[in-house]
Amino acid sequence: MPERLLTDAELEVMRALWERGEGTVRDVLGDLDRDLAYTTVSTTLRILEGKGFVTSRKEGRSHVYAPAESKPRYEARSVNHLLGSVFDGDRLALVRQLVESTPVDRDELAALHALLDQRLEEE
Amino acid sequence: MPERLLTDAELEVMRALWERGEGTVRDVLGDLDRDLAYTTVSTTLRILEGKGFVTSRKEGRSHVYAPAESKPRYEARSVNHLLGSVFDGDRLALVRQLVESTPVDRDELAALHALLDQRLEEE
DNA sequence: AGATTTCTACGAAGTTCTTAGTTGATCATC
DNA sequence: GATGATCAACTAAGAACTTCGTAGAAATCT
Repeated sequence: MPERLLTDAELEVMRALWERGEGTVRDVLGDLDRDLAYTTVSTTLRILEGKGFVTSRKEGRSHVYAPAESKPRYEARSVNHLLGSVFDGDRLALVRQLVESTPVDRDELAALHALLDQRLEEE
Repeated sequence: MPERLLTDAELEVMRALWERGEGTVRDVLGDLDRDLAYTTVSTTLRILEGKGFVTSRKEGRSHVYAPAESKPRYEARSVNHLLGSVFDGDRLALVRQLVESTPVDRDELAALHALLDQRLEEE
């Protein structure tokens, strides 16, 4: 598992892979919103493999790539990185910005509240 | 106010500026943990000014730099960027990773819970 | 078999980021 | 008034990132 975080272009590709589970260059290319050259996606996947974000297996002539790190794991790493680098480890400040900087509907607030309820009751 | 987010080196400098309110190159240099050359900090501050993250006023021979964007504002922007780019806008998933990927003591959980309580009661 | 397609690997060009040296101006000191 | 310190501006070098073209191998088609 890698230590570093994904760059912008890498993240786009990883999102496609997480979504579909695994896929070839052609598959990922089709999933992306942007119109990139085949070789761009191919290069990015090879770079991701070098960095340890994906694994690959050969299938016939082409390669099938799969995430080496699950999306939730990456989510955890990225949010913890933000927590440390911007919020000084202050989770309360982070959640406050998350729910106060943008309108959040009542259901979502209630769901967050319930999550913490449950977390508090676990003993 | 800028649209983009801070790079790593820029963030270090901004953290120092947010902490002290304003300061010269020499001030920021003294605040940083790492040992950088004077000119490195000077260049970074000039870049930050070009990007709109700081303003400067001339005081005698030197410049006094101040944040153009408050820390909370930047916090909001950075967490919302993460929310969109990694979590697909799913705040619940974000908070879940925040409190489940790392041990969080009871007091902090309770404080988060209380924050949402308060938020829910505001009508 | 020869031509076309399709894939990987390599390389390269343009951009941004990080760090710091050099230059020239300004200020203080002897 | 010459010398040394300090500052801003410019320049530059190296790394990382993004994008894609080219070359060559492998498969497919006619």
